[in-house]
Amino acid sequence: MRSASKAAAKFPKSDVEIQDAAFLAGYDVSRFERPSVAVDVVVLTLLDDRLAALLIERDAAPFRGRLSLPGTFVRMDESLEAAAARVLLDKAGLAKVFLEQLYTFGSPARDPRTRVLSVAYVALIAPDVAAELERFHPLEIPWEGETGGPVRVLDGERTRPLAFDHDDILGMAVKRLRGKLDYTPIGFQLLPTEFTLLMLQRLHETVLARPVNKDSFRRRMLASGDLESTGTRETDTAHRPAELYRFARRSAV
Amino acid sequence: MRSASKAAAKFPKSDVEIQDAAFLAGYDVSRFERPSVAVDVVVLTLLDDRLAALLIERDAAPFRGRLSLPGTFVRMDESLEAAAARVLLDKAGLAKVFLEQLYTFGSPARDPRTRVLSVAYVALIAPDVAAELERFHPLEIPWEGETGGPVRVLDGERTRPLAFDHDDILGMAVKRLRGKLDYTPIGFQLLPTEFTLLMLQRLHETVLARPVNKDSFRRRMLASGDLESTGTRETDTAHRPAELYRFARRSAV
DNA sequence: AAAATAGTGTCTGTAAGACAATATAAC
DNA sequence: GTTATATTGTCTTACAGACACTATTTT
Repeated sequence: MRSASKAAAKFPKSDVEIQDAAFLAGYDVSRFERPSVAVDVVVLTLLDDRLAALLIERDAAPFRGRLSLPGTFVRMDESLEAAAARVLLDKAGLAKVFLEQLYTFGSPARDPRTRVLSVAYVALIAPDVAAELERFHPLEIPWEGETGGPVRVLDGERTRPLAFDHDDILGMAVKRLRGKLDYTPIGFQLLPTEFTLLMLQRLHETVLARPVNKDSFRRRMLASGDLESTGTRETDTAHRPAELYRFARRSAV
Repeated sequence: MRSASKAAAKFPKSDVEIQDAAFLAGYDVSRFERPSVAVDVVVLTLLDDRLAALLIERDAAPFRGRLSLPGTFVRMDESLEAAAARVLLDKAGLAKVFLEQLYTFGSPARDPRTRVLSVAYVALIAPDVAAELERFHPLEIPWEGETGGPVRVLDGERTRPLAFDHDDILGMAVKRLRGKLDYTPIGFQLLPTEFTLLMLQRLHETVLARPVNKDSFRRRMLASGDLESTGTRETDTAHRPAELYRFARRSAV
């Protein structure tokens, strides 16, 4: 037998254990002060060969006039993912889109008023869907690969500061997207239903911020099993039209 | 110009916006009900060529007698990471170990008493450090690759049920570790300061739960730049002693 | 010497990068 | 026909897997 109860004696009873003991004994939990919990959603799309995010201008202090991520407080009876879906529906009219938890930001000072944790989510939107919305702002990513770090938001020629730590949250979202692009089918969420291999390549180049080899990219994608030929081709091109593909949700193996 | 303010009119004012408006105007946030926020830490190590986790037997309802992850409530003035570090220090006497945020679990029913969010962290401990502690339990992972899913905890021959959704949290931790093992130096955190190539290989095989090719593994590791030769060798082996290496923290490039 | 693992050298297959050649649309 | 991109084919290079062989320690 390896489990033990004697190890507890090794360390003096700490705050943690006292606090736990109170909780476990069924004492009133509410006497502990609790932080507010928000869900913020990074809605990403492609806009003119750039990554762009849905951002909302704040109309009250703090950070009045700055751009911020759409978010909400979590209700007591809804899951975090449900709260994120609610944000998407209420603030962008979007339903059934790719949605994934990103990271939880909990610096005590991230909100100047009171302690607010933010559970961040990433949503990915195809450009044809995003085009019907507005409030998308192109991003400028001042780092390479998966170095990570905050991201700048462009408004025409200038960059605009963001509210709270939302530039860090955006940076984390881009980092996550870059990291997953090569070995998951996540990229297809940023394309319309039917697309050409060149569109898929441009998407990868935009997200990774580096050129990719056309030949091997093509071979790799066709061999991946993620693509399904539609049998149709582009129209109205000024050159030979490319074949249109669709994302093939792989069946369970 | 692409940014817009008219899009807001597209959707009726929703709960989200009303709630936000109240918040942004500086109204008393405290009138919204808030969930409790806990931090739970998955402390992983290697034990007899198995992954093992530090687990504590609960001595009160609910789930009295079940094993659970060490955790605590987040204090109002500490960051999430600080809370996780505090758990490590108080419950295991560990400081300065690898610690990374994993995922936030927020199902409304995950705690039968009241709404408790859990921000989960993963900590990795070298086996020589873990050997001085106790309460480590070997894990049985009933899925392959990065499929994911809950994990079973062994106690001798039997499996023991866990409290709350802690089996899911453990599963997520193993999935994360497997996913990062191949392309980050995360694995070295599970080895003593000096180790042989075979130990490193066994570690990979244990975490990935599949054999790895010795020749190419060896070549890949030596070429990675992550290893630094110590010039010393094993002692007291019943065979040719292997060279000892140490993890070389790569300097910034 | 026997046993056991460490470590080296070589061959083969696969996949990526590079480049050339051909195909097909609009104009 | 010209222009521009699509698509196919081939060559080279890098690396993983497989296998054979040599090295070094304890017993």
